[in-house]
Amino acid sequence: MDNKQVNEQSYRERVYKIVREIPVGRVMTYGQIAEILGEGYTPRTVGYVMHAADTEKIPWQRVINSQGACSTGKMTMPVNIQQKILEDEGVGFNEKGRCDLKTYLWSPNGFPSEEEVQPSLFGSP
DNA sequence: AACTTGACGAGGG
DNA sequence: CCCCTCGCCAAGT
Repeated sequence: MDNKQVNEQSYRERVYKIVREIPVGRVMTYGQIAEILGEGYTPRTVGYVMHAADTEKIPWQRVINSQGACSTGKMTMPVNIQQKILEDEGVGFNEKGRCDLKTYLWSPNGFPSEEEVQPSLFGSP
């Protein structure tokens, strides 16, 4: 096997690997994924990899920006279908199109955040 | 090989 | 709270 080929594919694969691990009803941010992968990864590049992702095989909709909002609807996707799918998975959004990251943000096993994610109630005005 | 673009993020006004 | 600017790095042209 060509190590070169593997190494090049790995750039995207490492991102996809994490995205596939996000459970239903939870989300991750581009910056968080970039942070976990570290070297050579930035929120920008993670986003780049995501837009190239196979929407049939990867739960791309569970990756949103740090504001808790969907950044899609600019190119390929008609509008923010992403939000609709997430709402269907149980993620609540407010009128401004933002969800509560405190509640829905997910961290993969082995990557504990400083603050534990509390299942707090959503919907406080 | 160089320039431009882009599912972003943090900071400042 | 909203808007603008800069930085960041892979891929496409």
